[in-house]
Amino acid sequence: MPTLDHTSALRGAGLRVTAPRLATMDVVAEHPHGDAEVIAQAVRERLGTVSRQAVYDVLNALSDAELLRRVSVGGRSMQYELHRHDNHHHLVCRRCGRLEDIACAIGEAPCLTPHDDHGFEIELAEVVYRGVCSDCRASSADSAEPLGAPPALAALAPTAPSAPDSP
Amino acid sequence: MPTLDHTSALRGAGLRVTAPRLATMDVVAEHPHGDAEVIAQAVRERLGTVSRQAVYDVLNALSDAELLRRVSVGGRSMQYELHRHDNHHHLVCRRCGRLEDIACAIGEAPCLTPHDDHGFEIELAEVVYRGVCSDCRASSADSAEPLGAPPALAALAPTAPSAPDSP
DNA sequence: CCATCTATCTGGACTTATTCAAGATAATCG
DNA sequence: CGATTATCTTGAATAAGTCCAGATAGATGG
Repeated sequence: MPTLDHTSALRGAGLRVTAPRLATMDVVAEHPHGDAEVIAQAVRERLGTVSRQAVYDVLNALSDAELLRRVSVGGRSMQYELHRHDNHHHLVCRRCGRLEDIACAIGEAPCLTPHDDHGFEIELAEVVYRGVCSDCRASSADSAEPLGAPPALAALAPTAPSAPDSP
Repeated sequence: MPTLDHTSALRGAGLRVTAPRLATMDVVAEHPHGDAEVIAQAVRERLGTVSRQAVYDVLNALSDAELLRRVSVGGRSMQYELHRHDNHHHLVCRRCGRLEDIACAIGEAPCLTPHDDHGFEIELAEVVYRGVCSDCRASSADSAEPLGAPPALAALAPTAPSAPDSP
């Protein structure tokens, strides 16, 4: 029951401890990478009625306090995960939109030294790996659209190098 | 006058050559990384009245034909650039939202071999470098919000490691 | 050059994601 | 306990993008 952890985390961040906030942190801890809508649904299942505005407000407050981290991999909506201050990267399935955490590839900051930084002071590099997850590959042998895939993510994939459908 | 190039590019892609399309390609060529709204404005400056739907339709058609590439770096809207099939990456200023192209850092695919691919078949890695551009650094010495910065982009920056203001 | 066919545009309503505004509620401090 | 003030509620607004039905205009064939 990690609710007590969340209580102290909120207190430590100087935020008030309220039921919607605790429920939100629980939900994000249990279902990482949900968007505001999904989180709102899950929070309502625990607390009854929670307004959309309250959910957004909580998500923004917790993100500002760096208790949550906003993730945006190209879809219309943002997704949330517990902030672990480890600057990990993300793996996105272009079929089902599944999003997984992934450790940085080479050492600590593989991509922090581009050829030409254009005068920018670079602070961090975010890497998004795009591909097809094992589930989708397994079920893609015959069917083209097996899951309720967010169409936006498919539209984002710039160039698919290999043929997605087998002969 | 690159309009003729665009004409042949459209013809080569099997698309009809229309004024909105030519204007859109001109606009994107001259102002890379504009969003649909900006592009629509610029197109209207050239052609008079062009509907929102026409702009989206053109952008989608040209993106599908791989004459344009959609870029999404975390803001609400998508941005467009000419498709050069080079899989370059992007540099985003968290102050003003400026977006610049950047060549891949190390060799060809520095980040394509993560520690654990979670069973994914990884097709490509997109890298977004976040930082502060030279203009914003120059003007940030005293003022905190110097430019009309898109607030969404600032909200995206997960963790600012070093102090943004100089000593 | 004209007819025709179909890809493209127009205008308006609609969806989704997120935010704004004003007032009610309740968490924390003294 | 009472005051303060952050936080929630309701309801409407904004922004980005899409859908639909119908009008228009490229690209051929004759």
